[in-house]
Amino acid sequence: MSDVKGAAALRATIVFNLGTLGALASDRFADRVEELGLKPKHAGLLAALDAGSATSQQELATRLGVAPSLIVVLADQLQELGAVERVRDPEDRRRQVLTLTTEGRRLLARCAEAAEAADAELTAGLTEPQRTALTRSLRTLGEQHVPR
Amino acid sequence: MSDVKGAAALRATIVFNLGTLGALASDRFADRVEELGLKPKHAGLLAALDAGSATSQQELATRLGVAPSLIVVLADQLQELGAVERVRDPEDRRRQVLTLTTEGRRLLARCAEAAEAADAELTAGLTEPQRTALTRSLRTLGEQHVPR
DNA sequence: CTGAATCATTCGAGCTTCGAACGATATGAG
DNA sequence: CTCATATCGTTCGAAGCTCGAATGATTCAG
Repeated sequence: MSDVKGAAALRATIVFNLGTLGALASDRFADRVEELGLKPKHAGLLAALDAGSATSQQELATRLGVAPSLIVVLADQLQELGAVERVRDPEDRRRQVLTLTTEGRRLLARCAEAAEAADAELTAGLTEPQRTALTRSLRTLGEQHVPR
Repeated sequence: MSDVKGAAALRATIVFNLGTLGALASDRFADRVEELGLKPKHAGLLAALDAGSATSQQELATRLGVAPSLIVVLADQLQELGAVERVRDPEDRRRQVLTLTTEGRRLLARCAEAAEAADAELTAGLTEPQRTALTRSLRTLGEQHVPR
Protein backbone atom coordinates (compact mmCIF):
# COMPACT_ATOMS: atom_id res chain seq x y z
CA MET A 1 0.00 0.00 0.00
CA SER A 2 2.21 2.82 -1.20
CA ASP A 3 1.18 6.43 -0.82
CA VAL A 4 2.03 7.26 -4.40
CA LYS A 5 0.71 4.75 -6.87
CA GLY A 6 3.74 3.14 -8.42
CA ALA A 7 4.18 2.26 -12.02
CA ALA A 8 3.12 -1.35 -12.24
CA ALA A 9 0.30 -1.13 -9.72
CA LEU A 10 -2.44 -2.20 -12.10
CA ARG A 11 -0.54 -5.11 -13.60
CA ALA A 12 0.14 -6.46 -10.13
CA THR A 13 -3.55 -6.77 -9.47
CA ILE A 14 -5.45 -10.02 -9.24
CA VAL A 15 -8.53 -8.81 -11.09
CA PHE A 16 -6.44 -7.49 -13.94
CA ASN A 17 -4.50 -10.69 -14.47
CA LEU A 18 -7.55 -12.80 -13.78
CA GLY A 19 -9.40 -10.91 -16.49
CA THR A 20 -6.61 -11.23 -19.01
CA LEU A 21 -5.94 -14.89 -18.35
CA GLY A 22 -9.62 -15.68 -18.14
CA ALA A 23 -10.12 -14.37 -21.63
CA LEU A 24 -7.11 -16.30 -22.81
CA ALA A 25 -8.32 -19.50 -21.17
CA SER A 26 -11.79 -19.06 -22.57
CA ASP A 27 -10.39 -18.65 -26.07
CA ARG A 28 -8.35 -21.81 -25.85
CA PHE A 29 -11.26 -23.76 -24.46
CA ALA A 30 -13.52 -22.29 -27.13
CA ASP A 31 -11.17 -23.40 -29.88
CA ARG A 32 -11.33 -26.96 -28.67
CA VAL A 33 -15.06 -27.30 -28.06
CA GLU A 34 -15.74 -25.68 -31.39
CA GLU A 35 -14.89 -29.03 -32.97
CA LEU A 36 -17.83 -30.48 -31.06
CA GLY A 37 -20.11 -27.84 -32.52
CA LEU A 38 -20.37 -26.10 -29.16
CA LYS A 39 -19.64 -22.75 -27.58
CA PRO A 40 -18.36 -22.42 -24.02
CA LYS A 41 -21.82 -21.42 -22.85
CA HIS A 42 -23.21 -24.69 -24.14
CA ALA A 43 -20.66 -26.50 -22.03
CA GLY A 44 -21.61 -24.39 -19.06
CA LEU A 45 -25.25 -25.23 -19.51
CA LEU A 46 -24.52 -28.95 -19.79
CA ALA A 47 -22.36 -28.78 -16.67
CA ALA A 48 -25.08 -26.98 -14.72
CA LEU A 49 -27.62 -29.61 -15.73
CA ASP A 50 -25.24 -32.39 -14.80
CA ALA A 51 -24.61 -30.82 -11.42
CA GLY A 52 -28.37 -30.80 -10.88
CA SER A 53 -28.17 -27.25 -9.64
CA ALA A 54 -30.82 -26.07 -12.07
CA THR A 55 -33.48 -27.63 -14.22
CA SER A 56 -35.84 -24.90 -15.44
CA GLN A 57 -34.58 -22.37 -17.95
CA GLN A 58 -35.15 -19.57 -15.51
CA GLU A 59 -32.94 -21.23 -12.94
CA LEU A 60 -30.30 -21.89 -15.55
CA ALA A 61 -30.33 -18.23 -16.53
CA THR A 62 -29.55 -17.02 -13.04
CA ARG A 63 -27.10 -19.87 -12.53
CA LEU A 64 -25.12 -18.96 -15.63
CA GLY A 65 -25.60 -15.25 -15.20
CA VAL A 66 -27.20 -14.67 -18.58
CA ALA A 67 -30.57 -13.49 -19.87
CA PRO A 68 -33.38 -16.05 -20.01
CA SER A 69 -33.75 -15.32 -23.70
CA LEU A 70 -30.24 -16.57 -24.26
CA ILE A 71 -31.02 -19.85 -22.54
CA VAL A 72 -33.76 -20.35 -25.10
CA VAL A 73 -31.26 -20.20 -27.94
CA LEU A 74 -28.67 -22.37 -26.23
CA ALA A 75 -31.27 -24.98 -25.28
CA ASP A 76 -32.64 -24.95 -28.83
CA GLN A 77 -29.23 -25.75 -30.23
CA LEU A 78 -28.46 -28.41 -27.64
CA GLN A 79 -31.82 -29.99 -28.32
CA GLU A 80 -31.02 -29.92 -32.03
CA LEU A 81 -27.84 -31.85 -31.23
CA GLY A 82 -29.82 -34.35 -29.17
CA ALA A 83 -27.95 -33.39 -26.03
CA VAL A 84 -30.91 -32.29 -23.92
CA GLU A 85 -34.62 -32.98 -23.70
CA ARG A 86 -37.26 -30.34 -23.05
CA VAL A 87 -40.29 -31.45 -21.10
CA ARG A 88 -43.07 -29.34 -19.67
CA ASP A 89 -43.17 -29.64 -15.91
CA PRO A 90 -46.55 -31.29 -15.18
CA GLU A 91 -46.73 -29.52 -11.83
CA ASP A 92 -46.18 -26.11 -13.41
CA ARG A 93 -46.78 -26.14 -17.11
CA ARG A 94 -45.06 -22.81 -17.60
CA ARG A 95 -41.72 -24.43 -16.85
CA GLN A 96 -39.55 -26.31 -19.29
CA VAL A 97 -37.57 -28.98 -17.51
CA LEU A 98 -34.27 -29.72 -19.22
CA THR A 99 -32.60 -33.08 -18.81
CA LEU A 100 -29.32 -34.45 -20.13
CA THR A 101 -29.56 -37.27 -22.65
CA THR A 102 -26.93 -39.95 -23.07
CA GLU A 103 -25.56 -37.94 -25.95
CA GLY A 104 -25.52 -34.89 -23.73
CA ARG A 105 -23.46 -36.69 -21.13
CA ARG A 106 -21.11 -37.86 -23.85
CA LEU A 107 -20.66 -34.30 -25.12
CA LEU A 108 -20.09 -33.04 -21.60
CA ALA A 109 -17.40 -35.66 -21.10
CA ARG A 110 -15.69 -34.53 -24.29
CA CYS A 111 -15.91 -30.94 -23.11
CA ALA A 112 -14.18 -32.03 -19.93
CA GLU A 113 -11.46 -33.69 -21.97
CA ALA A 114 -11.03 -30.51 -23.98
CA ALA A 115 -10.76 -28.50 -20.79
CA GLU A 116 -8.22 -30.87 -19.31
CA ALA A 117 -6.11 -30.70 -22.44
CA ALA A 118 -6.27 -26.91 -22.34
CA ASP A 119 -5.35 -27.05 -18.67
CA ALA A 120 -2.27 -29.09 -19.36
CA GLU A 121 -1.18 -26.69 -22.06
CA LEU A 122 -1.89 -23.61 -20.02
CA THR A 123 -0.26 -24.73 -16.80
CA ALA A 124 2.70 -26.46 -18.38
CA GLY A 125 5.03 -23.96 -16.75
CA LEU A 126 3.68 -24.47 -13.25
CA THR A 127 4.98 -26.88 -10.67
CA GLU A 128 2.56 -29.51 -9.43
CA PRO A 129 1.98 -27.90 -6.01
CA GLN A 130 1.45 -24.56 -7.75
CA ARG A 131 -1.16 -26.12 -9.98
CA THR A 132 -3.12 -27.75 -7.20
CA ALA A 133 -2.95 -24.58 -5.14
CA LEU A 134 -4.29 -22.63 -8.09
CA THR A 135 -7.09 -25.12 -8.61
CA ARG A 136 -8.12 -24.82 -5.01
CA SER A 137 -7.98 -21.04 -4.94
CA LEU A 138 -10.14 -20.80 -8.02
CA ARG A 139 -12.63 -23.24 -6.59
CA THR A 140 -12.85 -21.27 -3.37
CA LEU A 141 -13.45 -18.06 -5.27
CA GLY A 142 -16.03 -19.73 -7.45
CA GLU A 143 -17.97 -21.09 -4.51
CA GLN A 144 -18.14 -17.61 -3.05
CA HIS A 145 -18.94 -15.54 -6.07
CA VAL A 146 -20.75 -17.69 -8.61
CA PRO A 147 -24.52 -17.45 -8.04
CA ARG A 148 -25.83 -20.58 -6.45
CA MET B 1 -7.23 -39.23 -14.83
CA SER B 2 -10.23 -41.49 -14.37
CA ASP B 3 -11.23 -43.99 -17.04
CA VAL B 4 -14.84 -42.90 -17.03
CA LYS B 5 -15.36 -39.18 -17.00
CA GLY B 6 -17.02 -38.41 -13.71
CA ALA B 7 -19.78 -35.96 -13.18
CA ALA B 8 -18.03 -32.78 -12.11
CA ALA B 9 -15.02 -33.20 -14.36
CA LEU B 10 -15.53 -29.97 -16.25
CA ARG B 11 -16.20 -27.85 -13.21
CA ALA B 12 -12.98 -29.10 -11.63
CA THR B 13 -10.97 -27.72 -14.50
CA ILE B 14 -8.69 -24.71 -14.30
CA VAL B 15 -9.64 -23.26 -17.67
CA PHE B 16 -13.33 -23.49 -16.87
CA ASN B 17 -13.07 -21.73 -13.52
CA LEU B 18 -10.50 -19.32 -14.86
CA GLY B 19 -12.87 -18.38 -17.65
CA THR B 20 -15.85 -17.95 -15.34
CA LEU B 21 -13.98 -15.99 -12.71
CA GLY B 22 -12.14 -13.98 -15.31
CA ALA B 23 -15.41 -12.77 -16.75
CA LEU B 24 -16.66 -12.02 -13.27
CA ALA B 25 -13.53 -10.12 -12.35
CA SER B 26 -13.60 -8.18 -15.59
CA ASP B 27 -17.19 -7.17 -14.95
CA ARG B 28 -16.43 -5.89 -11.47
CA PHE B 29 -13.41 -4.00 -12.68
CA ALA B 30 -15.42 -2.63 -15.60
CA ASP B 31 -18.11 -1.34 -13.25
CA ARG B 32 -15.55 0.63 -11.30
CA VAL B 33 -13.56 2.14 -14.15
CA GLU B 34 -16.77 3.09 -15.88
CA GLU B 35 -17.01 5.97 -13.43
CA LEU B 36 -13.76 7.26 -14.91
CA GLY B 37 -15.25 7.12 -18.39
CA LEU B 38 -13.07 4.15 -19.30
CA LYS B 39 -13.40 0.58 -20.43
CA PRO B 40 -11.02 -2.15 -19.25
CA LYS B 41 -9.20 -2.02 -22.58
CA HIS B 42 -8.42 1.63 -22.01
CA ALA B 43 -6.84 0.71 -18.71
CA GLY B 44 -4.88 -2.04 -20.43
CA LEU B 45 -3.58 0.40 -22.99
CA LEU B 46 -2.56 2.91 -20.34
CA ALA B 47 -0.80 0.17 -18.39
CA ALA B 48 1.07 -1.01 -21.47
CA LEU B 49 2.22 2.52 -22.18
CA ASP B 50 3.27 3.01 -18.59
CA ALA B 51 5.22 -0.23 -18.66
CA GLY B 52 7.03 1.08 -21.70
CA SER B 53 6.54 -2.24 -23.41
CA ALA B 54 4.99 -0.63 -26.46
CA THR B 55 4.81 2.81 -27.98
CA SER B 56 3.53 2.51 -31.53
CA GLN B 57 -0.04 1.50 -32.12
CA GLN B 58 1.06 -1.61 -33.95
CA GLU B 59 3.07 -2.76 -30.97
CA LEU B 60 0.19 -2.00 -28.65
CA ALA B 61 -2.11 -4.10 -30.80
CA THR B 62 0.03 -7.22 -30.53
CA ARG B 63 0.73 -6.48 -26.89
CA LEU B 64 -2.95 -6.30 -26.02
CA GLY B 65 -3.95 -9.02 -28.43
CA VAL B 66 -6.43 -6.92 -30.38
CA ALA B 67 -6.75 -5.61 -33.91
CA PRO B 68 -4.79 -2.48 -34.82
CA SER B 69 -8.02 -0.84 -35.88
CA LEU B 70 -9.28 -1.15 -32.31
CA ILE B 71 -6.21 0.64 -30.99
CA VAL B 72 -7.13 3.57 -33.19
CA VAL B 73 -10.48 3.92 -31.48
CA LEU B 74 -9.12 3.45 -27.98
CA ALA B 75 -6.33 5.94 -28.58
CA ASP B 76 -8.80 8.42 -30.05
CA GLN B 77 -10.89 8.28 -26.90
CA LEU B 78 -7.92 8.47 -24.56
CA GLN B 79 -6.63 11.44 -26.50
CA GLU B 80 -10.05 13.03 -26.19
CA LEU B 81 -9.74 12.62 -22.43
CA GLY B 82 -6.28 14.17 -22.50
CA ALA B 83 -4.72 10.98 -21.21
CA VAL B 84 -2.33 10.32 -24.09
CA GLU B 85 -0.53 12.30 -26.75
CA ARG B 86 -0.12 11.18 -30.32
CA VAL B 87 3.07 12.22 -32.06
CA ARG B 88 4.42 11.12 -35.41
CA ASP B 89 7.72 9.35 -34.96
CA PRO B 90 10.25 11.63 -36.72
CA GLU B 91 12.39 8.61 -37.54
CA ASP B 92 9.51 6.76 -39.18
CA ARG B 93 6.65 9.01 -39.98
CA ARG B 94 4.25 6.13 -40.48
CA ARG B 95 4.30 5.48 -36.75
CA GLN B 96 2.24 7.22 -34.15
CA VAL B 97 4.10 7.33 -30.87
CA LEU B 98 1.76 7.37 -27.89
CA THR B 99 2.88 8.86 -24.61
CA LEU B 100 1.16 9.14 -21.26
CA THR B 101 0.28 12.63 -20.09
CA THR B 102 0.09 13.66 -16.47
CA GLU B 103 -3.65 13.18 -16.70
CA GLY B 104 -3.04 9.75 -18.18
CA ARG B 105 -0.89 8.77 -15.24
CA ARG B 106 -3.53 10.06 -12.88
CA LEU B 107 -6.21 8.00 -14.60
CA LEU B 108 -3.98 4.92 -14.56
CA ALA B 109 -3.47 5.37 -10.84
CA ARG B 110 -7.21 5.53 -10.31
CA CYS B 111 -7.61 2.40 -12.40
CA ALA B 112 -5.13 0.72 -10.12
CA GLU B 113 -7.13 1.84 -7.10
CA ALA B 114 -10.27 0.46 -8.68
CA ALA B 115 -8.55 -2.85 -9.35
CA GLU B 116 -7.23 -3.05 -5.80
CA ALA B 117 -10.67 -2.37 -4.41
CA ALA B 118 -12.11 -5.08 -6.63
CA ASP B 119 -9.31 -7.39 -5.51
CA ALA B 120 -10.12 -6.87 -1.87
CA GLU B 121 -13.78 -7.58 -2.52
CA LEU B 122 -13.12 -10.61 -4.66
CA THR B 123 -10.53 -12.27 -2.45
CA ALA B 124 -12.19 -11.44 0.86
CA GLY B 125 -12.70 -15.14 1.50
CA LEU B 126 -9.08 -16.10 0.94
CA THR B 127 -6.39 -16.35 3.55
CA GLU B 128 -3.37 -14.11 3.08
CA PRO B 129 -1.02 -16.91 1.97
CA GLN B 130 -3.68 -18.10 -0.46
CA ARG B 131 -3.94 -14.64 -1.93
CA THR B 132 -0.22 -14.16 -2.45
CA ALA B 133 0.07 -17.65 -3.89
CA LEU B 134 -2.74 -16.85 -6.30
CA THR B 135 -1.10 -13.58 -7.30
CA ARG B 136 2.14 -15.34 -8.04
CA SER B 137 0.52 -18.14 -10.01
CA LEU B 138 -1.37 -15.69 -12.16
CA ARG B 139 1.76 -13.68 -12.78
CA THR B 140 3.66 -16.78 -13.80
CA LEU B 141 0.93 -17.76 -16.22
CA GLY B 142 0.77 -14.26 -17.59
CA GLU B 143 4.48 -14.09 -18.23
CA GLN B 144 4.28 -17.30 -20.18
CA HIS B 145 1.17 -16.76 -22.22
CA VAL B 146 0.66 -13.06 -22.68
CA PRO B 147 2.42 -11.84 -25.84
CA ARG B 148 5.51 -9.85 -24.97
C1' DC C 1 13.32 5.10 -59.61
C1' DT C 2 10.11 1.44 -58.85
C1' DG C 3 7.70 -2.16 -56.55
C1' DA C 4 6.82 -4.38 -52.22
C1' DA C 5 6.10 -3.94 -47.36
C1' DT C 6 4.47 -1.47 -43.17
C1' DC C 7 1.73 1.74 -40.38
C1' DA C 8 -2.49 4.10 -39.24
C1' DT C 9 -7.12 4.85 -40.45
C1' DT C 10 -11.90 4.26 -42.09
C1' DC C 11 -15.72 1.60 -42.95
C1' DG C 12 -18.85 -2.11 -43.18
C1' DA C 13 -20.03 -6.70 -41.31
C1' DG C 14 -20.37 -10.36 -37.81
C1' DC C 15 -21.10 -12.12 -33.43
C1' DT C 16 -22.97 -12.09 -28.93
C1' DT C 17 -26.04 -10.57 -25.69
C1' DC C 18 -29.70 -7.99 -23.84
C1' DG C 19 -34.41 -5.89 -22.96
C1' DA C 20 -39.09 -5.13 -24.28
C1' DA C 21 -43.31 -7.16 -25.76
C1' DC C 22 -46.27 -11.22 -26.06
C1' DG C 23 -48.96 -15.51 -25.04
C1' DA C 24 -49.66 -19.20 -21.85
C1' DT C 25 -50.07 -20.61 -17.24
C1' DA C 26 -50.32 -20.12 -12.24
C1' DT C 27 -51.65 -17.76 -7.97
C1' DG C 28 -54.08 -14.96 -4.71
C1' DA C 29 -57.98 -11.79 -3.24
C1' DG C 30 -62.54 -11.01 -2.96
C1' DC D 1 -65.71 -18.87 -9.25
C1' DT D 2 -63.65 -14.70 -11.32
C1' DC D 3 -60.56 -11.32 -12.12
C1' DA D 4 -56.16 -9.04 -11.52
C1' DT D 5 -51.40 -9.91 -11.03
C1' DA D 6 -47.15 -12.43 -11.43
C1' DT D 7 -44.14 -15.81 -13.61
C1' DC D 8 -42.19 -18.68 -17.43
C1' DG D 9 -40.67 -19.24 -21.99
C1' DT D 10 -40.33 -17.23 -26.46
C1' DT D 11 -39.64 -13.97 -30.32
C1' DC D 12 -37.78 -10.01 -32.15
C1' DG D 13 -35.31 -5.85 -32.79
C1' DA D 14 -31.41 -3.15 -31.05
C1' DA D 15 -26.92 -2.21 -28.94
C1' DG D 16 -22.05 -3.08 -27.99
C1' DC D 17 -17.76 -4.83 -29.25
C1' DT D 18 -14.44 -6.50 -32.32
C1' DC D 19 -12.55 -7.82 -36.58
C1' DG D 20 -10.99 -7.81 -41.59
C1' DA D 21 -10.68 -5.63 -45.99
C1' DA D 22 -9.64 -1.55 -48.47
C1' DT D 23 -7.10 2.92 -48.63
C1' DG D 24 -3.46 6.47 -48.34
C1' DA D 25 0.97 7.72 -46.59
C1' DT D 26 5.56 6.38 -45.79
C1' DT D 27 9.61 3.43 -45.80
C1' DC D 28 12.74 0.13 -47.66
C1' DA D 29 15.18 -3.00 -51.00
C1' DG D 30 17.17 -3.56 -55.30
